[in-house]
Formats: sequence, C-alpha cells, structure tokens
Amino acid sequence: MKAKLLQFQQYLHRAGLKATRQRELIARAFFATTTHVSAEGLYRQVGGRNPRIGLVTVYRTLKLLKNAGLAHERQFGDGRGLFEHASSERHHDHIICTECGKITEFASCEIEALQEQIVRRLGFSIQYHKLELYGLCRDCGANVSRGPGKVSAIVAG
Amino acid sequence: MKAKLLQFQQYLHRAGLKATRQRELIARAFFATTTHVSAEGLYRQVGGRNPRIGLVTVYRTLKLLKNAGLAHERQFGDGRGLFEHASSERHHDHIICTECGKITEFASCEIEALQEQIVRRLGFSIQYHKLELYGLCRDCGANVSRGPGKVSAIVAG
DNA sequence: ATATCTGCAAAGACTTTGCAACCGC
DNA sequence: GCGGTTGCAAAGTCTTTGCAGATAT
Repeated sequence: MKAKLLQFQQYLHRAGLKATRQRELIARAFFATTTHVSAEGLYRQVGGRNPRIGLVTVYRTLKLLKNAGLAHERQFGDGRGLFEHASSERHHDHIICTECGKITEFASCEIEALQEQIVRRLGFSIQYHKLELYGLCRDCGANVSRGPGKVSAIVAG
Repeated sequence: MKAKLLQFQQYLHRAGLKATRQRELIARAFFATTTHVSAEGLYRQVGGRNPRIGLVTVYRTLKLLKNAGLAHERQFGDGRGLFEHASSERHHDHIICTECGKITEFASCEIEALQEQIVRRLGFSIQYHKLELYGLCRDCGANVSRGPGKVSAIVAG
C-alpha cells in the first residue's frame, strides 16, 4: 500500500499540486479499505481519528485519486458513488444481493473475452466495463420474504 | 404499444390505484420512447403537448411503471436515472461511448449463460444484471485527442 | 512569498415528501 | 363521497462551489 501512496504523491507533484497532510491521511485511509467506500464512509473513517478533516476535502481527494488513476467510482443504483482501488480492479465484477445489499466480487475471463469480441464487432474500442449481477445471496435466498433489507453490511473480510 | 398501456392499467386496477389522465399520458409518452429517458426528459415530452403535468407526477408514474414491471431504471454514472421499457429488456446490454455519450445496445446469450453459471457457483440466485461497456465508438475512436475537459489521463506508468 | 488548500456554508442537481385542492371510482 | 392523486413548494440526498484563512513548496 505504501507504493500506492507514493504513486499518488508523485501524481500530485507532477500535476503541480501539493501533498498536504489531509490528502495523505485520506489516501492512506482509502488504500486501507478492503472494498467499496462512499465519500461519507471514508470521511467517517478519517474524521474519527484525525483532527477535523472536512467531508468536502474527502470528495476532492477522491476526485484526485480518480484522476491519478488510483481509484474507480461505481454506482450501484443506490444513488451515491462508491469508490474502490484501481489496482484491485483487475478482472473483477460485482454481484449485489438485492435483499441485504451485500456485495461480492467475482471474475470471469471468459466473459471478458466475449466482451472484447462484441465490442470490436460494434466498432468500439473498450476502455473499461461494469458488470453487475443482482440477486439473492445464499442467506437471503433461504429466508425468503423477510422485511426490508438495507443493512449496509460492508463485511470487512 | 397499446398492449403495454393496457398492462399498466391492469396493474393499476389490481393494485387499487386509479387510471388518471396524467398517468395515461405519461405512460403513453414513455412507451413511445425508443431508448433511455430521464424523468426530466419524459416530463418535457409530456409537458410540451399537455396541460400542466408536473415533473413530480412523472417521477411518481415512472415509479409505478417500475413496480408494474414495465420499466427499468438504469444509472450510467452521470448521476441521474434513465428509464427504458422492460420489454425491450430481453437480453440486451449497453455500450457507452465515453467521449460523445452515445449509448448502443447489444445482446449476448453466451455472456448471459456464463453469468448464470457464476452466480449459481456463488450461491446466488440471479434476478437481473447490468453489463455496461465503456469505450470509444467508431467516430470518436477516429478523432482521438479532441475531448472536452474529461481528459483525466496521466496514467502513472 | 505565493499559489494552492482547507473547511465552512451555501448552492446545485436530482428525487422525494407534505399538503390542500382535485378527481376517478 | 371517499380515498387515491395532483402540483406546488419545501425538504432531502449527494456532490460541488465560493470564499477567507491556512499551508506546502
């Protein structure tokens, strides 16, 4: 993770931006996450243990991380952006439980290959993709018909 | 398209809701769309030719259409919801040009089959999926390096 | 020293909700 | 007539922006 922080700082330097204390703390917290964080979530993690880092700065730093190519932003339909490391991006997609909201990652090279084929056939050049499957996870599939889920979960490994 | 309107009205009846003039007009306009509409967009189409139909009612009716299983809401990352017919939903996904925003639809049964496999392997039962490919379309791929702001680039080597 | 940053508050974009008047059934 | 519905305005989310004071280089 040290490496990514360094990459970020190099990016800042190259872009003529400053490596501030806040940016380092936010980036560090971001790289420490295991899955998908919202700006708000990262803010709570950082703000908890550090002196007054504003939510606004978290948003701005996440945008920098995106520009640096170190973060990807996703939208899983709940209206807000969730961020994840760019490096963990390699060949993985998401399956989201519509009941409890749990997000599981998976990878499929076969699917990726097919995507490439299709895209080429349509004259597009692919940059990236999002594949999201929605359904019931094992647990929720068992307990059918049970109130509103929405338990944000976050299952830290 | 008549059929879908009827389905909607049947849904309303079944749910003890009323088939109002506004709902019919909005549903009609929605079924007349060919691709993806935002609430705002549908509002403009309807509002233009009809007496005072509020944006709020469009939102509410789109929600009803979703509940009726006649519409699907998608989020392509620009922050707002886009709606499309559920019936055109059969086996198709999207490829979005990151340059001009053009959305093209495509279908792949092979990919769908693979998805099913994966999902089952993970213990999930699939309800629906979203596959979005992002890249440059033929036109934009030709005129490289032209974009407006958007050029995040800088990809750390 | 100075141009960039920060944090607060305020604005913005999109969507939902409260409420009095309204209209299907 | 009753209960759902409408449209306005207001509130609610999530995110961005304006600005004065603070800070990295």
